[in-house]
Amino acid sequence: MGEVKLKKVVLVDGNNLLFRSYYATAYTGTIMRNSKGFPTNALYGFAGMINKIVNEENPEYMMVAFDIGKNFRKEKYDFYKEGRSETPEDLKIQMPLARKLLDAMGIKYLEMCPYEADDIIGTVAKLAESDPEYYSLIVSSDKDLLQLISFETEIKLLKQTGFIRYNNESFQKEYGIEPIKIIDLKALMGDSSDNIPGVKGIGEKTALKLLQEYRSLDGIYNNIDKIKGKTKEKLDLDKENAYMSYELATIYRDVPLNVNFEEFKYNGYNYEHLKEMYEELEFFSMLKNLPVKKEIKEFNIIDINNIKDLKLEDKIALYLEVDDINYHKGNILGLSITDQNNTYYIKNELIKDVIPLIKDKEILTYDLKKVLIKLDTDLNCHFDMMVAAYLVQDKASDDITELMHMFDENISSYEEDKKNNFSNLRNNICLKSKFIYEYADKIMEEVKELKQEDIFNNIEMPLIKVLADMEKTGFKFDASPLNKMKEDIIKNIDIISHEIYDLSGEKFNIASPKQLGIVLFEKMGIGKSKKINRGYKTDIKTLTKYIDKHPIISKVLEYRNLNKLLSTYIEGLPTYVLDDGKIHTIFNQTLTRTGRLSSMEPNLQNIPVKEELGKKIRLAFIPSNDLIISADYSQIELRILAHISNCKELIDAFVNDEDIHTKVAADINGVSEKEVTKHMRSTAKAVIFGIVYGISGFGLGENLNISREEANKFIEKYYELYPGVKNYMTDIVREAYKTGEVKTMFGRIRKIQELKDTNFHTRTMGERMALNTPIQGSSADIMKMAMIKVYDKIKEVNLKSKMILQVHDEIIIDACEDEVDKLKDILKDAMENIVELKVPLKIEINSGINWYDAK
DNA sequence: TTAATCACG
DNA sequence: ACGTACGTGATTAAC
Repeated sequence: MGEVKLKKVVLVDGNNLLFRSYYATAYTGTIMRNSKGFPTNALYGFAGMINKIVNEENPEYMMVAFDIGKNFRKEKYDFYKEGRSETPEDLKIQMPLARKLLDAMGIKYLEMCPYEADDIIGTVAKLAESDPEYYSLIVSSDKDLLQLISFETEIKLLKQTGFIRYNNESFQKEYGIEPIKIIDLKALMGDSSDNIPGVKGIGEKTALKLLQEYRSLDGIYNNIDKIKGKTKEKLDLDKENAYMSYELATIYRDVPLNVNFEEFKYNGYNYEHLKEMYEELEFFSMLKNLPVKKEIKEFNIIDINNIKDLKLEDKIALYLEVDDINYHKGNILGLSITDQNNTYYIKNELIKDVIPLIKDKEILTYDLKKVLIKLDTDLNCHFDMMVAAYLVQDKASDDITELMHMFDENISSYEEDKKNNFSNLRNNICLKSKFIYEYADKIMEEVKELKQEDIFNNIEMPLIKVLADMEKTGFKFDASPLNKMKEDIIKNIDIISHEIYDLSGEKFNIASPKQLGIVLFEKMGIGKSKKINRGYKTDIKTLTKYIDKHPIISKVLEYRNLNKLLSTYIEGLPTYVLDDGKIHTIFNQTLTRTGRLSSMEPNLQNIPVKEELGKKIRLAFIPSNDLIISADYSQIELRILAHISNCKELIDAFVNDEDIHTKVAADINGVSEKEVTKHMRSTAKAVIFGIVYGISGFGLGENLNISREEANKFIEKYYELYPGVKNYMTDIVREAYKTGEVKTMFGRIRKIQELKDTNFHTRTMGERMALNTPIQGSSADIMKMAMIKVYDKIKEVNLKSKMILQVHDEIIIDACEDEVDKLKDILKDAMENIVELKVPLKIEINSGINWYDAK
């Protein structure tokens, strides 16, 4: 390669993009249009691809070339591109708008009659080659353009999905010829899409072989006597066509353009114009992702190269960037700090030295849990903007830039930054800490206005360090019990699949709901199933209905069961074990709409427990101390329902420590508790759960496999017996309609937009949310408070045992043998006495040498 | 990228 | 007449 050129010019084949986009969707028969009926499919794909190119390539210079009017090849050879169907009218009328889009995007385009886009690109690339400052990247799916590859010109060849990037070297490696010989190749093999004849009977394979031997078309004909047999005959016969094809396939590289590369300079889009275009075309998703373009605010960043230069005020905003969303695996990229006067950029080599300087400061940040874990220290922080935003906006992204966009700050998202290898790290993280400093008060005011201050200060903020500690501690994991299961399961899956193939008489992908549906419900004719989007419904409930109809059904269910265990747990979980032999989940504190936590990478809140085989997965979760202790609330949601509905009958039952399901079963059936059968109890349980979720007669019927009428009778009976519950339901829904929101016992708010929807179905869904949220949410609040208390107490009495997991109504402790008694006391006291209700709270404690045994 | 399925409370 | 139980996350197939 010659000297290093610094300025990249991206050259895009505009026609190619438009045609591709058009035909990519047009084949279905219906073309995407805006509400005025104007076709937009080609433009949608075109805009998407241009945006993608800009994001991926970050071009300094960019130009899009189009075909226009007559073209000289056609003038000379009438048959050129003959047989191509006429450009559809629906595509033609989108073409001018592609130019307008580019204008709004701030991207230059060129077109010149009688040349094609290829010729313009070839000419510009040639000019770039002769200028020491520039090199080109051509973007197209048209292989013709490969002839333009050189030491200074690369091609991004678009494929159906993704692309291949060729430079001079990689091209030669793949094709075995120089790029320019693409012309000779076409001269021989022709091109049906452009109606270039080539030599009849010679295809790509023969052509490449000939070229590798004789180097060029001339080389072949100069040595024509050395070639034997049919190939020679064909070459002789079509010599004239070959040379004519050579001419047609050659991109013309001397189009009389007046090019000044500075005209191609890309300076970003015109927000107003582009917004208008997207609105007109109704490209709402693009509109949503269009950051407001404002001038980049000039602000002073002080680079800290020597820690002694860092002099901070007492109150500081701090932002830490990590190179992976999963911060347990990721590495720190950098830290920025903003105080009253300045913003400082601290490279990660210096971060260790910064910690003592900020220990006593009042800290504001975004995602404190991540900061605590990565800096591995405690900090004096009473404001995590992520958590605050969660309380006032229903949800908070783990990407601060989403919040910044709401306040019209112009900054690229974390995802984009990551794609660009954080090339703008210094500027972006400084913008982030500055944003935190400047907007903290504003967000906090909202927290106060919505009366979320108590939840914020007393629950969410103190919980952060608890969760950080739990995540950091992790759950010790030993895969060996799973490896033993694994062989058996794989063997069983194999046996069962063959049984299924035998029973159905064909081999198919059992894991494909589409194929399975066709086999069961069409070919084998086992009953009916509801048609959904892509085929038949084949979930457990549907299949179980036909379990007696054909032995294949139970085999399929068994296959599903084993496959799930295998892929999600047995094979999935070990991939999350880090070097310390532990699994470190991430608790999302700012995601759920009810106030619950969620757990991911991996999700440790859905490890199997209900069935014996699945439960065995828990054998792999072991203590790093001596024992696993599990403490779970008994019926916490029902107790909360009894409390907030003030239902006397339920309250009494809990006060008297009755088995609530048995009690309800007895009441509904009008028998004594002694007479309650297993079946009665499980029906009652389903009714009770259904009530909490706002079920209908239909739903309960489906669930219990009884008629809607019978189900309705159960529900009515329940309401009759527990009028307080019925009243609660009516009241909370009425209140929710009035205020547009519901609250937990502790004041956590959930807005329910669904209640304002015009769609009946959406509104009833809103009603069920209104019903359920105070119950699920209050339970979540109680659990969070209990966790804080347990954590503080363990700290206070200096135990080595660690809280490591929360599963909604359950706390898991990695315990030391000699601390077990103390722990049980702590758990019982903290969890049962954390709040005074009209009913007692009750927990059950179990322990064992692994999670399986702690149940 | 979305839908279907299934694991948990 | 709607369309049918709340809250999550991971995996796989299909688009």
